[in-house]
Order: sequence, then C-alpha cells, then structure tokens
Amino acid sequence: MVLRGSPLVHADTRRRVEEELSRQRYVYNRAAANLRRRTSSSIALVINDLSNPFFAEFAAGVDEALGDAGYVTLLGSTGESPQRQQAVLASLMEQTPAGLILSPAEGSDVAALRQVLGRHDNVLLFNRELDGADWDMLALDNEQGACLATRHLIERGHRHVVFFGGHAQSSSCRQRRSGYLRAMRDASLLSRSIESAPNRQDAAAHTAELFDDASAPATAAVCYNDSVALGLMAGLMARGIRPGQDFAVTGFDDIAEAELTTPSLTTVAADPRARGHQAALLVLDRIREPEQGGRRLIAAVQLKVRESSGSAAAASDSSNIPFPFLSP
Amino acid sequence: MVLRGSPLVHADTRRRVEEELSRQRYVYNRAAANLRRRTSSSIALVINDLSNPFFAEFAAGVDEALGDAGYVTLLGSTGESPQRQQAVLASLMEQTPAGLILSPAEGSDVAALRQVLGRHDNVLLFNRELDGADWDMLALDNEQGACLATRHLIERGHRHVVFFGGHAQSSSCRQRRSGYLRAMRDASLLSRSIESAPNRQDAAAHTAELFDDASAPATAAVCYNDSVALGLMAGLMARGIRPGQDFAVTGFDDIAEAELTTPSLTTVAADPRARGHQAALLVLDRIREPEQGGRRLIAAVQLKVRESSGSAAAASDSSNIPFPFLSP
DNA sequence: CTGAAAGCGCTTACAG
DNA sequence: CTGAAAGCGCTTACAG
Repeated sequence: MVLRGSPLVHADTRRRVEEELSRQRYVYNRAAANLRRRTSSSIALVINDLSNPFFAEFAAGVDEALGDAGYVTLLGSTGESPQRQQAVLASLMEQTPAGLILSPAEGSDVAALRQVLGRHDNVLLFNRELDGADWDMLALDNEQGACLATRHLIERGHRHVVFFGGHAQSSSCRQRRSGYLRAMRDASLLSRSIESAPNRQDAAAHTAELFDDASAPATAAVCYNDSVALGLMAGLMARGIRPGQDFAVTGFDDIAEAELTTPSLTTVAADPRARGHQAALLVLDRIREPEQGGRRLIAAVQLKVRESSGSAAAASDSSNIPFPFLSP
Repeated sequence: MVLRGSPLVHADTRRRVEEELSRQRYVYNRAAANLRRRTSSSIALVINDLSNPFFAEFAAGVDEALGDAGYVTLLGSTGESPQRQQAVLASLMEQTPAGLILSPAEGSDVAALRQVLGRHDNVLLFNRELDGADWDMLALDNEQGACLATRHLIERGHRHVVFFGGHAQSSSCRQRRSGYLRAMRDASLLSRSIESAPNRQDAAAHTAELFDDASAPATAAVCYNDSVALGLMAGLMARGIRPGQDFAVTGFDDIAEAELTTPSLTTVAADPRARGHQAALLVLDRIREPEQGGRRLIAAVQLKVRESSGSAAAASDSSNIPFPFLSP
C-alpha cells in the first residue's frame, strides 16, 4: 500500500516502510506489475537509422515526450532492410510494448508487417505511406512543401528549375516531385528530374547532369532533401559554380546544417523533433482511447519555406553563422 | 516444450502445435519468461542527446550490436541535466535491464548515481570520467588524440597554435587541452586557450578572440571537437579568412561532415559507431561473466589524425566531395 | 513424452 | 488498516 500510494496507510507507518525500502535498496519491478495488470510501460520506436539526423531528431523528440508521460522507449533500427525490420519487430513485440511508432523501411511488405504486428492496435506509421495499411499515420505534406519551394524559386525569376536527387520510386520522393511538377505546370515551365541516392556523396556525383543540355542549362534545383542539397552545393563549388550566386538551391527537412549557411539555405522545415513529440502524443492518445474512431491520418504538419536571410547578414551576428552556401 | 525447442517432442506434434500457435497469432511474452527466469533481455542506453551526431552514431552502433546479440535497447536521454539523468535512470532501472551503458551528463553526482543504480553490476560508463566511480569505462584517448592533432599542425610550420572551444571544466576538454599542451611544450611553443560552448554557434561567436593579440595572431587552431571546428571555420569565412588557406583548423570526432570538406578536414577519428559496438560487447561480456575480474578501463580506442587529401583532389572525384573548408 | 505443482514480483479482490 | 489467496504468462523440477 505504501508503494502504490494508498491513503489508508498511516504517515508513521509509511515513513517506516519507506526507510526499510531504501535501506534494502529496493527497486520496484515494473515488469512484474505490468504482467499482473496486463499493461505495458514501454513503446517501441523503429526507424531506419539514427545516423540520419532527421531520424535522430525525430527519435529524440519521441523519447522526450514518452519519458515525460512515464513511458520508456524501446529502440529498433532497420537500416532500410525489410528483412531486418521483420526481425526487429518480432523481437520488440515479445516485449509487449503498449504501442509502436514505425517509420517503415523502403519496400516494406504490408502483409508481412501485419503478420508480425499481430493484432496490435496502437501502431503509428511515420513518414512513409504503405499501400493497403490502415494504421494511424503521421506524414509530412511532401507535395505541398516541394510545391512551395518550387514557387519560391520561380518567383525569383528562375525558369530552368530541376527536381534533383532521391530515389524516384520512394513515396516521399514521388510526393515531393509531384509538388514540384504542380508548381512548374502552374507556371507553364518545362520540368526535369535527376535521380540520385538520397545522400551527399551521390548527389554531388550527379551534379554534372544539371548542365547536360548546354542550350538550356538549369539555373536552380529543388532538392529531394537537405543532404542532397548540401551534396549538390559541394558538387557545384567543385566546378567553380557558387551556390546561391550562380545557381539557386532549396532543400527539404531543415536539418541543423541548413540553418548554419549564409544566407541560410532555403529549405522546407519538417521540424523532426516536433514531429517526434507529435508522434508520441498520437500513440499515447490511441493507447488511452483504444476504441475511439477509425484511422487517423495526419499529414498537414507545419511545413514552410524559410526565407534565406540575405547576404547582408553581418559577420559579427553570431546568431546567424555565415557559410558560403546560399540560395538567392 | 515446442516453444522452448525441446528435442523430446515428436516432429508431428511440433508441427501441429506450431500450426495452432500461428492460427491463434500467439506471441511469446518475454517479460513473463524473464520474470520467472530472473533474467533480462534489455539493456539501457543513456546518452545526452541524439541530436548530437556523435551520440547518434554511438547509439546506432550500440543498438546494432545489442540487437544482434538478442537484446533490446531501452533508450534514455539526459539533455546534459544531472537531475533529468536521475529521473531517467530511476525509470529505466524499474525495467530491470540486464546492463546499462551510460554517457554521464556533465556535473553528474557519483553518490546520486550509485544510489539510483543500486547494486547494479553491469554498468559501463562511456566517454566521460567520473571521479570516484568504479564502473567499467570506455573512453577515448583524448589526450593522445589532441596531441597528435597539435603535432600535425606544428610539423606544418605553425607556431601560434591555439586550443579552441569547449567548456574548460569538462573532463574531455581538460584531457584534450592537456594533449595540446604537451605537444606545444615539446616544441617549446607558447600555448593559449579560448573557451566556448561545444557547439557551432558559440564557437563562431568566439572567432575574433583568436586575433586579439595583433602582435602574435594565431595561425592555427586545435579545436575541441568537429562542431566547434565547423563553427570556427564559418566564423573565419565571415571575416574573409579562408580556413585551410589563411588559417589551419583541426577537429575532433570525425563526424560525417568532416569528411565532406575539400581537402577533408583533418580531425581525430573517434569512430563513434565502432565505439557503440565496442560498448555493447563490453557490457554483454560483463553480463556473461559477472564475477570476472575487477574494473575494466578501456581508453586506447583507435584515434588517428587523418591527413587532409590535399587541394589537388579532382572536382570530378565523387568519393571526395569538395568543400571550401580545409586544413593545410 | 505428459501433467501437475510451485514460483518469479507484482496487483486485485475480498474477508476480517 | 491487515492478511491470505489467486492470478498475470512464463520456467523449473519432478513424478509418472
């Protein structure tokens, strides 16, 4: 009764019990309590890889919000392998988590997922849509974000704007490109896409393709994400092309580095840490009200084009660290 | 017996049982098994913050190795707050993890830690020394690494080399500075240190101090870590000083960005993912052999000065993405 | 191979 | 307030 905070126990008794507890270095066994109460105090978080800053920030946000709510985070990473994802999920399910936040690996098989997740109700998908899945889902409005970024460039006079980077078959890339295509179509401009792996290295390696057509060389690129944008900027500099002056670049995600350029890289802010909080609150809500409503689909998270702060930023302004990369 | 893979059960029976198991969507409850067997299949990992790429990589390495060994990772973050660290650890201890990997928050109180960890044997400290603690420990050889970096600069002709950034009172900063001091003393050079918070913003804000003494301005800086180095490089550029050409910079940690500069930033490689693997194997070993030996102190992890690849790197060489930051 | 019993550390329900 | 009993889903030990 002392442990469970019952009001029935006399203050003196409580004190004596607590003294003995700490004397014996007693630590409460929540697993035993969970077993008896048929509850769980953990939530599984499965992402691709923590070395991606976007997911690392997201995970930090999830963990923070879960911790505040008294839950503990069970971590799993898939490394974008559906096979590994199955194994990781199977292992995590044995721990009977109260909920699961899953950023599915590319190429996930919904039937296999349904199989391993069993009749687990409190599942929230993050970031990637899965055809045929009916779990709750928190997504970025990729289409709208890329459309805003593209319009931003068009409004600044660019006509040869290329969609740059990413695996064409991934759903987030499809959505972002579709937003780009919409903005280009609305402005009656010709569109063009260049594929790459969604990382710096490969993005840099594809830089030359922007200028393949010497009669109509690109003057701006809407990049699949910030990593690609940073890679492209590096690739441009290697060719003596100054990003932001000779060529305009936008990113997507707003990773920490994006803010540290001068003028800061124009990018679409996904605020992954806030997404993490949001994801945690969504599963917790689902756990508290298991039968409430049907599938929840939340896609309109705050996305915005951040205006670059301009090259006039004073060098002494420490809140705006200058870098040579900019978008006009 | 089927569940536990007993050889005593007939193949036919096994098959029938397994069929029924999957028909009922049975999932093994490892928490119950752990309770009865008085074992645990989880290991707690407590770090400062996943938004630091060094810790994110470390966490990824830990999680990977633990997963391969059949363990599950319980994540906790302290945000460098000893108070929050106490709360997080208390909550994690209730989950009866088999072991704990802890990168202690700055200013951790060993007595308080001992209190919350109880008589938990399988604890591994990572990255930060704690006076009076006798848990296993995995550390970087900060002293040696900084000494190597400093010698590297001295060998290239620099005489006014400053130790730049980091909180002077943190143990890792003390150790790195001590390595710097050793190298400077060995070369009969005057040493000088500049403090900053260990991040880009604040590092950039302290750039001017390098040139306070107009009669003997610094020509090179051994930075506390890569974040500080990147911030300093930004601060230099803002003043029209080209890092790598007009001023030499070295980092520490070898985060992903360090490699992506051209010539790549000379830095001391701590290989955090490999440290994660190593940490996981160390606790697992401790768990398997609880009584074996005393305290294990491992500090000689692979540290090396990585030579910058030189400005001759071809622009078309995609394996070496060019950036404007370099150290000579 | 089968079956029944006890126990891990808790919570719940109920009798006093 | 106190105490005894049952049960969460497993494992262990033992009798048949």
